[in-house]
Amino acid sequence: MDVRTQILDVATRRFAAQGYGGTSLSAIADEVGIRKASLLYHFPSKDELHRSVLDQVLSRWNEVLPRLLAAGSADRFDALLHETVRFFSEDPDRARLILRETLDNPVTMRERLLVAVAPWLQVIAGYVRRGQESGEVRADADPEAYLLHVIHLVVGGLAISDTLGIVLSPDGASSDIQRLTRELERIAKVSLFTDEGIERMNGRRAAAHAGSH
Amino acid sequence: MDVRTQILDVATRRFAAQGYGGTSLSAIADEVGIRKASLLYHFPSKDELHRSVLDQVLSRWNEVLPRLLAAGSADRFDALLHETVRFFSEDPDRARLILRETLDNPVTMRERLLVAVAPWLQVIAGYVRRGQESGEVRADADPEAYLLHVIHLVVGGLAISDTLGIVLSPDGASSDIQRLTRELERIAKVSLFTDEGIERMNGRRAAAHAGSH
DNA sequence: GTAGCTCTCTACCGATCGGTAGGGAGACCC
DNA sequence: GGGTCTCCCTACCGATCGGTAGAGAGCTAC
Repeated sequence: MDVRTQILDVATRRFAAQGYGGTSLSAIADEVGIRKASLLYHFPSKDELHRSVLDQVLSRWNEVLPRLLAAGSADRFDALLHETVRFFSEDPDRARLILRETLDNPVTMRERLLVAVAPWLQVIAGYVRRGQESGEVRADADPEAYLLHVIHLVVGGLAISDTLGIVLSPDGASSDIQRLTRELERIAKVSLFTDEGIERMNGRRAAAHAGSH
Repeated sequence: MDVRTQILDVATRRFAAQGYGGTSLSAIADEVGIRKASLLYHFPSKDELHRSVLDQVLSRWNEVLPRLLAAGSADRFDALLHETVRFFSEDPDRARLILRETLDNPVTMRERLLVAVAPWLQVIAGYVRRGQESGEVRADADPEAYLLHVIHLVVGGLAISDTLGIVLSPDGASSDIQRLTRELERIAKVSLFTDEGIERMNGRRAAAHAGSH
């Protein structure tokens, strides 16, 4: 594997586990098997390395979006939530990085996140508007605030998944992940829906369940 | 104010904002207005100081419980959730400290949290059992896992409250806090309840709302 | 007075931090 | 062959880290 890629991999794990201040360049270099000076040849500074790690996670996350938009699935909100859970459960270090950065630099990270999810905002806004027209979604729902809420719900849950006793698997096939996904879907909708919307949702789920037999 | 208390106050803010590795003893001492050596007279090491900060938060949190159990309110689960939100919204640094510690030392922190909330576990277990008998709560609900989930839901939400755009107020009177409390109450129950239980909950809420007019 | 306790100070310690200078080995181009 | 580019190395830099030694100021007790 490329040395640069190896550095990024190790740095991702270290920054996620010990944070920026708790991770030293020598420790990363040691694990990769090179000297610290060699590491600084590939990344000119610790800040730059950290930024690259974060950029990689955010850009990979952003790659998920076009795939969803292109698919044009009937219920794109469900697909979006499902894919987001899958993305972060695939490697919970991604969630830990984002959560740590949110704690370390709240203002900057809020802006970065809003930029990163800007394309999704339109999808959500349309979803919310249609839901409000049909009475399923609350009148006071704010798409932007709601999107941030849901993202941090997923990120927060997966960042501390081991503490919560959630068993992960790389292909997302673990029963805990499937259960968590369903749970988060319900939670995400409950914070958005009216009481009537929730009952309609439950009705649809019951019908779908009956129909699948 | 007592110097030792001042140190604890400043350290709480710094550890919450910049984490353990990102906070230096000199920085804390400077803000308090003493030399680093004087700080180390009151707390023999950085580790000890950090432990004291965390201990203070957890013990203050634990003080909330007896008050609730003594009150013996009809729906103690609601009271518990409400008080937990109030406690962490009073000073979100408490939530940040716990969240950071959970990220830095997941195994240790899981155990500490379980010990800290052990008295609550009985209350929840009883609540869950009764709910299961009446069909409101899912059959597969695990009180311990559920309790950790709810706590981290509250802690996570309040730790990044500024990023989420939640306006806090020390007395918990801000409309955002009231809204968040209601939201978390619904979310907490949705992850525990059956579909039927949710509809009954909504029915009760509607009735209470109508009755209040 | 003076002994002793509490608290803060200056000065210093070794270790480690992020980062730099400069050289050497190998591959490639001409 | 020689020149150049890539990559890693050793050796070193000043700054800062957590922590220690020891003196001195202020207070209390006798």
